[in-house]
Amino acid sequence: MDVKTLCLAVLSRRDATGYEIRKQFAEGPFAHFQKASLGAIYPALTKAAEEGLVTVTAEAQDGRPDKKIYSLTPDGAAALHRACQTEPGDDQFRSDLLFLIFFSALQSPDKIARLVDERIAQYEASVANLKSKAETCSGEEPGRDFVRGLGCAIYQAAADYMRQNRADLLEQLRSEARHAAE
Amino acid sequence: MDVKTLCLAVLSRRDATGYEIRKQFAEGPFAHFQKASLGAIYPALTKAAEEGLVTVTAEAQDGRPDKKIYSLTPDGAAALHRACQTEPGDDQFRSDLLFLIFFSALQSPDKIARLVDERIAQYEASVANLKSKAETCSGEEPGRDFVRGLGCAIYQAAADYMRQNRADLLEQLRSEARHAAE
DNA sequence: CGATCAATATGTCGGACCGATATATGGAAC
DNA sequence: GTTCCATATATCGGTCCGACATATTGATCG
Repeated sequence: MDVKTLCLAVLSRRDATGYEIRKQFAEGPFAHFQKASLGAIYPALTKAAEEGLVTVTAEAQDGRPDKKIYSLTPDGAAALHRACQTEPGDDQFRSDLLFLIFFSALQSPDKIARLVDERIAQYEASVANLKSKAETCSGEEPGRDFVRGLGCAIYQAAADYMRQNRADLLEQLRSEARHAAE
Repeated sequence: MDVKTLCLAVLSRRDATGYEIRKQFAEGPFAHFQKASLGAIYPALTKAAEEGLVTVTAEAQDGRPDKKIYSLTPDGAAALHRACQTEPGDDQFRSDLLFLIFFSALQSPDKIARLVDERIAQYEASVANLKSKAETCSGEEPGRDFVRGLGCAIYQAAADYMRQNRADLLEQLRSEARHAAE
């Protein structure tokens, strides 16, 4: 999904500024399965406005730059609808941590231990975050619960696996290090 | 992790051509947590050769272009080691399918059903694939089992969740569609 | 038996995107 | 009182993907 379509999708739920759109990808409901940076969002919104997919309303602010509030037009809604007809690509999982663990011979076991512990904490925080959101806003739009639940299940599985196999991994790394030292 | 570092890492395990490196990211042991395209790998290898991080050996072939076999130099090994000292970034999960489900009001429930079924099959195939590899090549290098196991756990959790919540999601979508039709 | 397709193997190129940076200010923290 | 964070816009260098170009062999298929 390109950033322009992502922006149209966010605007289909409510009007927003570029800054607010980015926040929805950084912390909001999309954070767990899509991302977009400001450096991509602002040009995408400008282009979408040129194409008549969105309208802009400038709101004066003292000191700060004007707030530009974007709204979806009927043309924009149609473009979003069209983009959603294409077949979705594969899900992508990327992890620099797993890369480091794969090449853990190049690391000190203590560093790996710290990194794994930190990642477990991160994943468990994400689970807690999603669960709290599930309580406050369950059942509004169809699909939202499913999406949130899947994120939760994946994070929980990752945290559980790391917790259960942490000791084994470290034991292997330390015995390998002893082996190399001899 | 940039593509140059990724290439050095692959070459630290064994000599390879650019084409073979890509295959390791498409099907090989790295496929589940890192990717790199040919359009990035070839320039990265050329640049790495210029910097003395790898050496090239051209092997003549009839008809086809020469096979260029790359090998890691001591300088390249040092560069890889240095790159591995940086703190890893967050794990990234991206899913166009979840995006479509989030905006499933724009879709026919039947299409969502098909897409979910296909994705379950894909995840279960990945689990089977990883499990078969775990049997044939377990315990060679420390960390490899851990990485494979985590991939397996995540894919299994995603497949299980989708299987268990598929009916609920579809029920919600169909009742919403009926509601809109009235 | 020709046709089309996948795999092998290199490489270029346009366009998309990220991350850093610039600019400007109010409020909170310490 | 200074440092840091949040708000809010925008640009830009560099990186990377996906598509294309090129060339050949072997397989599948009607």
